[in-house]
Amino acid sequence: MSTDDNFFSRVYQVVRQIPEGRVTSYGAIASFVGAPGAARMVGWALNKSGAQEPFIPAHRVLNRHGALTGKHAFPGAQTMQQLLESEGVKVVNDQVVNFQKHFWDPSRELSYNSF
DNA sequence: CGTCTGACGCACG
DNA sequence: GCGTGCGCCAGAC
Repeated sequence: MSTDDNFFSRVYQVVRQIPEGRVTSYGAIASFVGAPGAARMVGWALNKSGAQEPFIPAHRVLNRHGALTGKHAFPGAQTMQQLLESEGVKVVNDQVVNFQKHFWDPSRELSYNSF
């Protein structure tokens, strides 16, 4: 991978690789892109991802508890939940049910061959 | 340039 | 398992 890419660019690339019906965590992405502990930056980058093209499935990125911490960044209060449920991910009380079951670990399922 | 804030995560008690 | 404190990096003021 090229260190030429910005931290945000790497985050966007990883998030785009998240399969439909799967979810991951900010920390997992942060660690994968080479900034362990900088999970806040991931969330912050995703907040700005709304203007990015193509569309970035930011709703598939949750905190380590599987909670929809970023739902307030979407147009509607229930938009993020609806998007997830639309993909087969059940959400109750702003939290993904069977989070570990839907968890998608980039370092385990994503290869660097794409970069 | 100092300080606060933030879609987080971990250590500690 | 829960509350508190700190670190993380970038941007806003």
